[in-house]
Amino acid sequence: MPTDALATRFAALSHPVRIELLRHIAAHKNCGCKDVMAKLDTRLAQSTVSQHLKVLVEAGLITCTIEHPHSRYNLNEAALVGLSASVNDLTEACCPARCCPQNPKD
Amino acid sequence: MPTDALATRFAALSHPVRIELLRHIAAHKNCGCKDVMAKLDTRLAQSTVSQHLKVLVEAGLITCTIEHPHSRYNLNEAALVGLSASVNDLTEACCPARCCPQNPKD
DNA sequence: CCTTTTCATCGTAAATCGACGATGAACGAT
DNA sequence: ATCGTTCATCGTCGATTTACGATGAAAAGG
Repeated sequence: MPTDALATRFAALSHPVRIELLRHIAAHKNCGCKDVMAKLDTRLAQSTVSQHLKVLVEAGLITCTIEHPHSRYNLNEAALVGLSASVNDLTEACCPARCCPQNPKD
Repeated sequence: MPTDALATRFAALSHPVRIELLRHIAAHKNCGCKDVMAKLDTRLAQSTVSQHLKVLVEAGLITCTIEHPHSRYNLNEAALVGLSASVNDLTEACCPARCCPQNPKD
């Protein structure tokens, strides 16, 4: 995954409200904007929630299918699994010890 | 992990430069600000790199130990493993199907 | 003491984000 | 045709982020 796309996904997760939205969507399939708005502990305007959902959709973390008069949001599980793996990869990336400046050259 | 702390960690990862920094720190233990600055593809001022490193430290993703005249940065592997797990948890959180509005009530 | 190296902090300017209310689109129901 | 519901989009404003150069601290070496 290219670095910029990765950054976009993390940016989508970088707001507490969006994390809550994601959790709710994970737990409740096919929920709509109004459903999810009602469950938030911090009360926000509908337009604000819609914006947050849009950020999550554009980052590819959730999907939206319109089903009038509702928008049905669902988790993109593959994206989240991939993201989790990308984070995990960072912990296994160390090169052989001698290439690290244990004894700096300066 | 509380939602706000989680958001802070994701925010630290939400910038491409910081992802690159993290990757380099993961691959090269004990590197300093100047080391890591030289490896970036986008050339940035030293003060800017120092700021980015500070964000990563404050999010708990890396550690900094001063060893004059260097600052030695290292990965906080536990934090990254935990973060990876937090992302993964989202994909396993679905409630029983009947609680989801497959057939919306209104 | 003076210099050098490495790095952090400060102030600032441009850009982006987060929240809101207002508005309007889409479509089912009356 | 007119509502009523759900939702997205727009414009705006304050707050935050990102980048920079300038400055200064800390210690080692001359």
